[in-house]
Amino acid sequence: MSVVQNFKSHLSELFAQALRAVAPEAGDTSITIERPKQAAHGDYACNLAMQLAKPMRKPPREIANALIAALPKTDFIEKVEIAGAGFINVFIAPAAKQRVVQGVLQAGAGYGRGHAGRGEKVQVEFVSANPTGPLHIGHGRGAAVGDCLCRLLDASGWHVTREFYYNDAGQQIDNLTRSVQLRCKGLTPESPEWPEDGYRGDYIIDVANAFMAKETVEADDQRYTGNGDANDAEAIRHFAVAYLRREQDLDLRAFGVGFDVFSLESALYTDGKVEETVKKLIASGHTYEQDDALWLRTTDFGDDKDRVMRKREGGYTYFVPDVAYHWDKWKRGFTRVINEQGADHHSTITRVRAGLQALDVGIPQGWPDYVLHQMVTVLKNGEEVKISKRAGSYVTLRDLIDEVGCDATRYFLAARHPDSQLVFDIDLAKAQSNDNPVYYIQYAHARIHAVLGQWGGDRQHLLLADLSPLESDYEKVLLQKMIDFPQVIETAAGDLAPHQIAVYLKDLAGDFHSYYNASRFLVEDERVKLSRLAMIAAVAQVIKNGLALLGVNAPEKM
RNA sequence: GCGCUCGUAGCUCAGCUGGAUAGAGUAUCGGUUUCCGAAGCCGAGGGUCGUGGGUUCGACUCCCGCCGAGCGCACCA
Repeated sequence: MSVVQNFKSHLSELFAQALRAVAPEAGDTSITIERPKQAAHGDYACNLAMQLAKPMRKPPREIANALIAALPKTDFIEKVEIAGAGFINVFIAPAAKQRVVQGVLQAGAGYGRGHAGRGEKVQVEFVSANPTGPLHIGHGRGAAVGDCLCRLLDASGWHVTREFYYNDAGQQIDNLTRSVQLRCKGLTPESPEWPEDGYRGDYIIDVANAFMAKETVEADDQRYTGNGDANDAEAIRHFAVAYLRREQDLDLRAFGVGFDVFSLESALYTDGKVEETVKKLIASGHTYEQDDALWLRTTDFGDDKDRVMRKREGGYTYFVPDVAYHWDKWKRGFTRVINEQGADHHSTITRVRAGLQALDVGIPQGWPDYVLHQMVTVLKNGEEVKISKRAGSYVTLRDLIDEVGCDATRYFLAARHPDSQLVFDIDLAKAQSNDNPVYYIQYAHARIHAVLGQWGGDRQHLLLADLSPLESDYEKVLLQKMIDFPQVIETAAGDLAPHQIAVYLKDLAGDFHSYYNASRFLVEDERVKLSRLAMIAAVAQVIKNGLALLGVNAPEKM
């Protein structure tokens, strides 16, 4: 029996050969191999005959017969059938499917990994919250989706750099500084002197107290000591930024999320990158002066109106450092960049891309990629919790992790298509009931380890198990499900859609639970016993690998 | 008004990039344990895939119109 791990791509190749033999003139027809929904339709299906019916002006079933006759012989195919309007249904030989068990057990944590990325660099920028307050549930979705994307891309053979960008110098930081300073002087938001756009959350008091106590704060990317001088706005600004960055780092760490690089907006100015960008844009001829302001003709690149670069009063608009930042990413050698951000920022996409095109430095159109997640609605006690950052009334990521747990929070936030709005029902998620799909998956994993523990044998023996007894319908389903896993990773990474992993895991866990209830494992017949134990050990491994892609634990007991 | 995203079972959501009879969970109802973990399993009911056209062998999927929801439309970030 030949060793074929990827039936889908292998079949695609075989049908391509058949196509060249039957219809050489249609050699460029794309070949799609799909998994039929019904078992009666085989393990894989090909619709090539129907695609060729029109150009060849022949009935699809006739073409299908010719294709099958021309299909190279191979021992992993058990039989091939024509069905329906002209589908070619392929049935894989049981022995070929059974091999996946050994494949999984041998590869272990590496099972499912692919090489689509060919080791190339990709940068994923996500969260990128400004240090003006704790992370809220919206950032949490960004963190979960972004982190899972990184794990998926890594599993697909990309060399991933995780980056966090923040603004440490703009208007919002000025507001923050003023708010902390007023708190240092003992004023409260109730006082008439409190600015309209000041920050009112209680955490501002903590920052002020720490500053007055001359504490030293250490974030992942910086460290600063307060000097206790309530009149030193510059010191307060540095301290507040470092303090809130540290708080965010603690939350992110509790969420299992880390970064390789932190980038500051202020550095783009001090390094001269903003100036360089402006000069380049002027030199490329896409700017003009009007009403004492400098404009970029973004309408040349698909924007619906031109954008101001330098304001009448002198400063640059925010999108200039944005362009400078992304140009810098390009210069750092990231031919692929993915920005994960909230959909409320979608209007910046056109502008940033237009600015990059206007630079005229060879950046391709449509660079960089974006993954936008829609808003999260929070439900508590059956009512929607309104988010108001300045008033300080909102659900923090820390609250969620404490109440719901890291695993369930990650799963809930990553298990939905990013394009869909997400309703996060806190009472439901923290109920720890069977409503919670993450427990359903983890339970399958724990159950398997309970059985393996009772067996108590050496797991290495399972590698050598004779797998031929695995031919029940339950077992066929599980074998095929595990065979699908590498393909699921590749598709999810290609679509930048981590939720596909969550969906797959739920299905896999369900298939296992059905199998478990219909079967016994610790049976008398040694050959049958070892084959079944090898099978479920492999299932446990795939569940573990899949959960790892979501950053969720796979406990052996719960 | 313009742009982006969404609309699938009572509720929360999938739907493999155009395939065969649209699927899970939950909720409701009915079964299931002297036996490896019942946080489980088996079954039933529940649908005009928002709506009207179009494209073709074939549409939840692609195109156009309309209805509805969210988010954006600054010389704010």
